[in-house]
Amino acid sequence: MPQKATSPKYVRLTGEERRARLIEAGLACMARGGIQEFTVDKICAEAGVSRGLIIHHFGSMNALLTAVYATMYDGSTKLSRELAPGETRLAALLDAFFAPEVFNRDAFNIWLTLWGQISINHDLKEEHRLQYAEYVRDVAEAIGEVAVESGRNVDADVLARSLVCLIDGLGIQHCIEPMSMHADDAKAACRSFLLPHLGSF
Amino acid sequence: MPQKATSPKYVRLTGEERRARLIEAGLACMARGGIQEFTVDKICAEAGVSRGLIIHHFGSMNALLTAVYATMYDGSTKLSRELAPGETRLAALLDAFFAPEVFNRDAFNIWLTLWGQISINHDLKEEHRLQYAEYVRDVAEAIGEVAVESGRNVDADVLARSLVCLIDGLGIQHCIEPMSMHADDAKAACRSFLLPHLGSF
DNA sequence: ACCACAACTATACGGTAGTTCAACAGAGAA
DNA sequence: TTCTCTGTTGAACTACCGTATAGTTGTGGT
Repeated sequence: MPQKATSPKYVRLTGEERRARLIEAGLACMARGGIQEFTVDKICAEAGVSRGLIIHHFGSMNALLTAVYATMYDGSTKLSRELAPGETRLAALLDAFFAPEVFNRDAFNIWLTLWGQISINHDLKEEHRLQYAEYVRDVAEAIGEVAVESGRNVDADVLARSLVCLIDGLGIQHCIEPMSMHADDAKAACRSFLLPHLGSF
Repeated sequence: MPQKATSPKYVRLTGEERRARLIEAGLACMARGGIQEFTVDKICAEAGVSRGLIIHHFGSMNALLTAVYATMYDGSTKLSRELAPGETRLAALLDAFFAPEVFNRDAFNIWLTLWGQISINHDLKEEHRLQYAEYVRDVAEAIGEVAVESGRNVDADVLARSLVCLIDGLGIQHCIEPMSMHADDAKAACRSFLLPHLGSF
């Protein structure tokens, strides 16, 4: 006996929302198996859609990869929040970096995969240039604020670049051997790195 | 007119030497194009041998990958040399890390690729466990020596772990944007990191 | 009710992945 | 020379890659 209203063959979304879901699926696959799992088959299966959709919405796998990279930056480095009274922007930034949503195995497995692609993928390199400069500038400004406040003379840019490298390295270590590098250890290492230059903040 | 001695159809090597050459070819491919270029076709073409040899000598591509990882450790972290009079082992270690043969784009492109594989590849994870612990221990001992000499009380293990992370992060940055992070900058960052804990060394 | 368009499916295509294997080539021993 | 290993080739195999495209489904405007 036929149903009056037949059940839909698929769930229809707006292009923008479908793109977001494909990016999420791509992130999940990449976290699970690096660039080898970042394939049309795996991502579409993860998202529960047919194989044609990635090309339809992004034009190419490379475009999806670039979108994934941009999404990682959005999620990890642009989480400015309200400062508590007396809290410096630098302290808030460090808290954000080592929050569980940002500092975790999956995330750094994805970062590791993406970094490995940057130097061999022109589009990704372009996207990186756009995002990274802004990221370091934010950190440098936060360091500069503390330096001014405490009347110390530091090269905020150099310090920021080193700090960012340290954070990356700590994240990698956490990714590879989580037990040997907890978020607290990592944050402490960063503070210990900054302390001699800025004092407590 | 036929030659008396026909030219050989291929160059015959001992198994060990062929393995070494395949590893070198694998490194070259990985430096060029990450894990995507680390394929049977590309590596055998690079080494100038037929496609069957990798399986014959290593049993699987995964075994070759593991051998490549071990080779990177041999080349980068086990280059102890004679100490100059009055030179600390820590200073020599830092010099070695930032020497051109170790601190360069190709090398860190390879490291990046390998690190991205560790958490998704069981064999590689095993190899990592063996190598990394020894590496950190060496650094920690070098730090400990300086600490004792200068009569300072530091946690050499914690310091070593952080230093190693910093070096990794600096290397990645150099790999992705060489102009923004020269070897000298990177070494200076490491010294600046250690200075408050150890004094000059 | 119909149309126009966007979202989506399904499949086909050429290329390339890692592995297997039977046959061949070279070098030293007998 | 002949035998015996080991190194080496190269084609065959199955599986999967990213892309292209023809056709179907759903939705909102008129």
